[in-house]
Amino acid sequence: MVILSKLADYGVIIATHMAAFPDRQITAAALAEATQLPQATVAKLLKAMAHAGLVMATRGATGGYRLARGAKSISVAEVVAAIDGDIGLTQCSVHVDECARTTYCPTRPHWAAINRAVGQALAAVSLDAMITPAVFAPRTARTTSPEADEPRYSA
Amino acid sequence: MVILSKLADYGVIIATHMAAFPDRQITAAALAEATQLPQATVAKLLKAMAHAGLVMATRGATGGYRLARGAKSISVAEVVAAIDGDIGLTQCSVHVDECARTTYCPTRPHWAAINRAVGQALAAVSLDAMITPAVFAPRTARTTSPEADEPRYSA
DNA sequence: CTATAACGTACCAAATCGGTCCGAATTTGG
DNA sequence: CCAAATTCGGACCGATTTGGTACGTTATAG
Repeated sequence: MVILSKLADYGVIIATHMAAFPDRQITAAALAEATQLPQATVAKLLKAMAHAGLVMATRGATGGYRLARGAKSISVAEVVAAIDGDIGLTQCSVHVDECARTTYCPTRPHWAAINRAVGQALAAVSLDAMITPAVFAPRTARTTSPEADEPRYSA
Repeated sequence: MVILSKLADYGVIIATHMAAFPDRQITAAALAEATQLPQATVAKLLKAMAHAGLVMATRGATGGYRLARGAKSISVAEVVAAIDGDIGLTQCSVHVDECARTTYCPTRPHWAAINRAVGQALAAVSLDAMITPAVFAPRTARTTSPEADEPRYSA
């Protein structure tokens, strides 16, 4: 399964590109050209990010977009949330009726804990960090499960 | 955005229910009844889990399903992976062509790091842990961001 | 006043997801 | 040995969501 939607992925790419060239205003069209993404989609994403206060927009001729804050103070989580909405693991509130009756569903707090961990994983990385070359987090890779590096999709 | 698909959520519910009554064989129909989920869907999920080796199936009359291993040695990540496929954040290999040319896309290792963190968050919780009442992980909640506890969906 | 560029909304197409069904294989019980 | 029960493994379809587009409006620069 893929966690981030394609749009969110695009959003991070766009934001990262802007972070790479700070204090330079760039139009949606130019950004689409630079990232090789469909122009209309880029405009849509920029709009969403502007709505979330991540980027500043200047209208009219010679207008364009710019990061609203420094690249260090914008996290990947914010970009994703601006596009896909807030991050949540499950919508387990759907079937609580009977499930709650039989076992009282004690899983809820655990879901919340996992949720928090995921959110922090995304919040821990800033746009600035995304454009720094390598870093290579040491010995976090688990040799027992080969799927960690290369994402695979539901067969 | 919701990370886990509804199916994966169901799968965890089913697996958790089986973990609550270990070494008792149960048919797909009975499981559907107990969890109040559509019967055909439960059968499908059980099938997927059996394929992944998480549950053992016994055919024929008086057949049914049973956890293949102890509830402590099965993680939520495994259940999710059995249903939704392996967990990956992005499919960023789609647009690498031009993106790689302009900035060499140094974001990849960072994605991998985030990916690993998410995977571990899911792998850290076993089915056994899911059925233990509360635990309440202490002071992990961030008071600054109110979205952490209650999952919200894309508006 | 005109050209440019963001804004907002509405809209369409397509892919994926959630869910159903049916036939085949297998085991228990009579 | 036969019949009922139950999983297995496909194919299959409908509907929600997602990805992407288009158009008209607003605002700024020259």
